[in-house]
Amino acid sequence: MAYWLFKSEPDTFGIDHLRLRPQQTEHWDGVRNYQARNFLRDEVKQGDLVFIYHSSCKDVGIAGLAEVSRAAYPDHSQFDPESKYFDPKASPDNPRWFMVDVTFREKFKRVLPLSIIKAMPQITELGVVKKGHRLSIMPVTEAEFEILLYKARG
DNA sequence: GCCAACGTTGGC
DNA sequence: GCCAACGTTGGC
Repeated sequence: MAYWLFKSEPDTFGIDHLRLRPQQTEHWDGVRNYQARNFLRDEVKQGDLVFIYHSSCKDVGIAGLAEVSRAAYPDHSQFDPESKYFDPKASPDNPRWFMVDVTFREKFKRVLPLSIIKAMPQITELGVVKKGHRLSIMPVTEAEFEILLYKARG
């Protein structure tokens, strides 16, 4: 099993949106970065655990936990000319972008703030503590995952 | 809103 | 394949 951090903007889609979805499940579409796409397509597996990270908002940090309930399949928004994620170079028999399904597991009582994460001496590999890291899908080591989960649960 | 740190595009 | 220009991300 592997561990991940997915970024989202909670004004658009955050941990509460996921919690309130039917089956508490949603497809994680709109990833349009090749490195993040490769993680989604090749490495994110059913059963993996995912931190939901809130960015570009008042309380930046890790807001909750989800589980991958379906591994990668083509992101249908790339075929939809009405979608802002439309990609004219993609076609159903040659999809370029992928998504997974995630299911709500837990909302932390408080967001674990980025400032706290950065101040944790054990957290050195996580992308969000590194300078200029902009990936929206990033791996988390097992050791760092456990420490962050413990801290996030208070 | 600013701006650093990226990623992408396209002319050559 | 190089690289300048441009666009985007995301913390602050």
